[in-house]
Amino acid sequence: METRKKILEVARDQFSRYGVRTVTMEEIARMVGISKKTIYQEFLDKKDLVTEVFKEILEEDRKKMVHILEQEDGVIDHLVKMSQMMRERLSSINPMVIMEIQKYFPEAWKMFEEFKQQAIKADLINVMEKGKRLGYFREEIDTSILAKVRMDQITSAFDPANFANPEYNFVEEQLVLMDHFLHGIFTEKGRLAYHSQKAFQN
DNA sequence: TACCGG
DNA sequence: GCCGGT
Repeated sequence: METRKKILEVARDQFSRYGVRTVTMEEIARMVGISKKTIYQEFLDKKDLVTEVFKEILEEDRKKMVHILEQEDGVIDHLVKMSQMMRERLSSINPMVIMEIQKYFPEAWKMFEEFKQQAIKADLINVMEKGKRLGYFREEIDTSILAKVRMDQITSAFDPANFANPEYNFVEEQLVLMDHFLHGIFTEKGRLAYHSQKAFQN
């Protein structure tokens, strides 16, 4: 396999297990079976490596989102699946890693912010417009504003302030928020479709 | 692998 | 003293 790929693979695995700061460039080099010099031939510095690993993860999520959108013509199903995907992503990453990246690798974090803005918000606007046309969501809702509100709800789980609180259960909070958000935009048809689907899933 | 500097 | 970078 390509050296660059191996480095990214090992780095990603180590970073998500132990954090970005505790894993050294030397450890990564040793695990790949190369010298540090080879890493620095592929990556400018550690910051660059972290950014590239993060970029890979975001690209996977973006592909998943496109896949869900292509696969599902059910608007409600789509929103539920998106929420599921975000929860899975969150529970797969050590919260410490998220905090470290925000603090010590702001460039990588900026990428995530842009990803939120573009991919997630655009997807939400699309799905809400579709839901309007199909009569699941009320005609008068402002999809642009609500897409931002919903995006902020989804990404609130990434706020380091939340991790400090041991009482905080982001999975439960995400489920409650999604339910509340949907009931704010549903028509009666949408509400009934949602509840029959929920009953079907359980 | 040894080394410097933050 | 550790670790990124040379």
